[in-house]
Amino acid sequence: MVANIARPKSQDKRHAIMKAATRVIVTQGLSAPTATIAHEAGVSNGSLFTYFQTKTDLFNQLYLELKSGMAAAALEGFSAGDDFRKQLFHVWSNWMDWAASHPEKRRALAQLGVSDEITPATRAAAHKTMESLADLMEQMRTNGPLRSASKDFAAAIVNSLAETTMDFMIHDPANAKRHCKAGFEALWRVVG
Amino acid sequence: MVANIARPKSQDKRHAIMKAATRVIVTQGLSAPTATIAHEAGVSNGSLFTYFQTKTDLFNQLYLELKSGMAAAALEGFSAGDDFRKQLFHVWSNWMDWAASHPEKRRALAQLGVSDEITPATRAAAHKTMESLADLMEQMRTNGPLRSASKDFAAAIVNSLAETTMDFMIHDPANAKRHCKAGFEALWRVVG
Amino acid sequence: MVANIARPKSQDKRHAIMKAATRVIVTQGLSAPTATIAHEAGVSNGSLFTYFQTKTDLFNQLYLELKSGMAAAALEGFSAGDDFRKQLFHVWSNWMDWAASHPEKRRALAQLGVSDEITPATRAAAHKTMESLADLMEQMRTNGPLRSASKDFAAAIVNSLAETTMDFMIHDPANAKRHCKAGFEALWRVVG
Amino acid sequence: MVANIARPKSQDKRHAIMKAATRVIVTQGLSAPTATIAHEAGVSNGSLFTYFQTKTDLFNQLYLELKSGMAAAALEGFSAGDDFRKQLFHVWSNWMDWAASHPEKRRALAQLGVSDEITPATRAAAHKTMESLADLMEQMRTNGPLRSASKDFAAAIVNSLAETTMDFMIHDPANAKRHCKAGFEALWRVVG
DNA sequence: CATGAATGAGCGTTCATTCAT
DNA sequence: GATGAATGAACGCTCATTCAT
Repeated sequence: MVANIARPKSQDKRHAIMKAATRVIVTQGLSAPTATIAHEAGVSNGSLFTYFQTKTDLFNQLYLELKSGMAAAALEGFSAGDDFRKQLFHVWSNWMDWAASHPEKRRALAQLGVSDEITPATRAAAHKTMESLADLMEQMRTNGPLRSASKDFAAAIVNSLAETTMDFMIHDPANAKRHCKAGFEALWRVVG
Repeated sequence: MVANIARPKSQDKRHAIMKAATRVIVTQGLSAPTATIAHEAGVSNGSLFTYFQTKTDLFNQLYLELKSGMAAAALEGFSAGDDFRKQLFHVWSNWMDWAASHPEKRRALAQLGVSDEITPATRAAAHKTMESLADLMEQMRTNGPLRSASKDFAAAIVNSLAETTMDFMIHDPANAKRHCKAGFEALWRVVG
Repeated sequence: MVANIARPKSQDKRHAIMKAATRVIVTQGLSAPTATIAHEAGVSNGSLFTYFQTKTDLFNQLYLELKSGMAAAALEGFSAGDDFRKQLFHVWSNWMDWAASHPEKRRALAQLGVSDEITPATRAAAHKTMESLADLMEQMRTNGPLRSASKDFAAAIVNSLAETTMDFMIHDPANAKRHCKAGFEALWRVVG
Repeated sequence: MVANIARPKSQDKRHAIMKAATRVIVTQGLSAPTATIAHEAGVSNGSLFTYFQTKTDLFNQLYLELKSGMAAAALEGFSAGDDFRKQLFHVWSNWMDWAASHPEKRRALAQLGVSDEITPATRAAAHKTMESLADLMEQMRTNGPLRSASKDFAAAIVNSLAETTMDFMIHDPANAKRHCKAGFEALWRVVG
């Protein structure tokens, strides 16, 4: 029994705030009032601040959560046995699927990513969650045309191809599949 | 009437404000006060609004100017006669040189590009200034691996490769040349 | 029922809160959050309000307690037999000693005294606890130079001399004794 | 001609804010909203901050102005020739008159004086404006019963007698004159 | 009765924009 | 046109108090 704990901080509420923030950032941008986020989360104005010390804090935690969620989605069902192209395509598909099925998360992530509110520490932590993904790329880079570039550079190129592909999948869902494939082709040409 | 006093003329002032805005956006972000921009431009805060109706207006004009400046720089000295790879490399080099020698403009452009203050109209106009550049890509796409993708998609891919390369050139100037080349190799693989 | 667990009893808690309030008022002023006071008292913020209905209530009770404590200290060991000067000096010494050995109480009292949160009723009650002290003064006033002033006025004068003396004793402890004597001399001149 | 100065910062407005602050502090205390002060001064919310950087700043400047105003009032018409008692009484009268005719200023001053928003620097500056007054006391102290006390201590005693006397004059205006005289008698006994 | 999360009114300050000079 | 004071809506955050546990 956990006595003497009055109304423990509810993970549900925390989550509701994060979800609301995601939604609100997409529609109103990063300058959206915290009050709007709180309201959207069905929570009082002040409560937001019992879950997140500051607005910046909320944004940093959200960024980290979205990014690691994305990384986890990309790597789901990954099996090391397959040949490289297959492995890479699996991950790429996962990644694109995540973007296509969570367009809000992706747009919020995009906005947060360019904000100067996100601290270097948060960025570093987020980077780490994508490590395994980066490792996969790394294996390929060393044998591919980018072999003379740095690891970070290769990863950034891959990332930018992914982002661009996602943009097109989201803005033009009818041709999502085609964009996904074209993006992969480009990826494969560059890194494979 | 006290005309003809030696003080900067309108166009100079307009330009001073734009230059100041570029600088200030880099250091303080898009939420920097207009008063700061005005001050940095050596102009009263009220005067800023005789040259730009609103802050958003200033940002849109600045975005357009920076973008078209970038496009012009990329196409400078372009000669249609050469073979494709040479043509492409010439443009690519110009482009990267511009980024390397105007890091502030580029960073401001990056910030403006993701802002939701920039209207679709402005984006379209900016897009148009890069038309010739896109046309060049277009010629190549139709014969290259992206032949089954849309023109816009190909252009976006090229753009994202360029942006990524610029980032690395700016953050790691010591290896700027190497990044430039590696970026071009990736580009050539994708579109060439 | 889980009675009789070894935890501090109510009066202890009440007292802890008052002590904490004294300390916190000195360091943070009257606008210090109740949460801070509660924390400092080792009590939950909610509990503070089971002992005191409102923050104002806490402050009023604290004021009263500090003031009456001060009065009691001043009158300790008072013997009616001695001659006036001796009696007065005894009380004065006690009073000054209390201030010197409880500087926090005194400073908190000073802050509370000027606050408009302290109600007239509280002030009146506090006044009453100093009645015996006032009576002592009264005896003297009627024979001294203030004989034509009102009782309250004389008491206020005495009080202000005491406060001033205390200030100097606290801020300049090295010369505490000298200040104490000088203060008494002034007092004696005025009322003796 | 003072061209190019658009709507210069008006001393009237600054003064109106200070006057309003004085009034509002008396009725609502130091925690009164700046908006109330601004409103009372017939000025917009934001304007208050073009005249005073922060609320604290306003309070510090007000404290200084009130204190120096009081000192100036006390010394008005002072002639060095008269004998000490006469000189002292003249100053004392002025002082008490000031308090009696500006009860709001005095009460505001009292509140500000105990606030921890007033910086040591401000206090020091305020102290300086009362220097001449202190000098006058000093002349007397050296020959009177406080001769063995420090200059500051003597000044503080005098001040506290004055404050107490003022309190009574303000709260009991019918007997103002009597209180004034009684206060002076006490002062003379202590320092004369 | 203890706890600490929930609430929401309230406040100091900022800043785009206007307008008197 | 140029200037910079004036305006007031808006926002992030605090905190006394309440109340579910």
